[in-house]
Amino acid sequence: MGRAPCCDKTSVKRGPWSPEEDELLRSYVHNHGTGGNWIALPHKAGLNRCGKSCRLRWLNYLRPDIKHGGYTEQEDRIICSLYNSIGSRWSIIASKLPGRTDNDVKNYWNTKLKKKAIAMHQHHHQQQEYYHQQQPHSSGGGRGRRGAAAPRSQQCASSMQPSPASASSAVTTASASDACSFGAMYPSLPTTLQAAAPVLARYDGTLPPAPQQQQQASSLAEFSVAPAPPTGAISGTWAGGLPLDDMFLPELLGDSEFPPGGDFFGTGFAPLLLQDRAASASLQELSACYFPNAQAEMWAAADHHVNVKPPPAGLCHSLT
DNA sequence: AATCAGCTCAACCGCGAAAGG
DNA sequence: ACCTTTCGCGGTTGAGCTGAT
Repeated sequence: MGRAPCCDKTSVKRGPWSPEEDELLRSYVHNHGTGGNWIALPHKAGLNRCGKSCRLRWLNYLRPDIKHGGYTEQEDRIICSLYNSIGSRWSIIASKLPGRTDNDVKNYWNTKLKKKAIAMHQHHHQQQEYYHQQQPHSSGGGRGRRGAAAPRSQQCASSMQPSPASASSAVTTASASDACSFGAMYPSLPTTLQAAAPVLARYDGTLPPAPQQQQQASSLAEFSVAPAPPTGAISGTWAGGLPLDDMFLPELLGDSEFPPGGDFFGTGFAPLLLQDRAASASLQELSACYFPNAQAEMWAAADHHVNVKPPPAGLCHSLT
């Protein structure tokens, strides 16, 4: 037996709201507020609607100062950063975007941004293959950050392809493949994480801290020391130096790390994510407060191809 | 003009959390 | 401590729209 329904679905109107219903709800909330009880509100307002339906209509459509569409690049950047850090916590993400609702942000991600990420991933693969052709002996350098044998971005590539089952619908469930799409935006993440695993484990509390890693901030910071672009790399083809923390600890990165203006960095998310480091830094702080272990969990989930579910928020409740 | 496929987004569903008795 | 009610959230659906054939 399931949970009892919140209302008698046979006796309430369902489906799209009429302008008259909108006006009834709007005027009631304007005059009386929600009263803290959405279940009782429709009866008081003279609406033949389920309370949950009223709440949703108000929050997602009738509430003042709601914005629809017209997402800016900065908003794209914020959504991507937070999604990468905390997963599909749409209410939290939306709360950082004035005028946006969780439903709106979720729809925007599912219908637009995710496709952009997939396109970015495919573009990256072409660039990476070209780079490896140009640099056939380049593996193993950079403090082991890029020397692992099996780039996870390639593993992700298969899961990034639209499956036949999901091809019929534009809307699919957020999954490990979404996490992989961010690996596409951050090409060195897979090998970075292989090298990073022991320290991430310490950061996550599953291993005792190493002597040089007593402080959480520095444990991740060590991964920000990315190798310089390969000498002689063709402009726009170097795609191997973006480190683990380019969202989480962007203030630690040197500007010279990313060759500007190349083909790779001139398309997709990379310019969005790199151009506003101050904003990224605050997002890093935010995400670290909400979900201190989120990154390790996300990549662990990607490893096992399960849905990404960050841990419950435990810190920094004052931010909410 | 008719049909089909793909896309968008408002709305619904059901679950877990929170609040209150 | 337990139960009930309500809220809030993320996942999913499907009607309507648009463009291609």
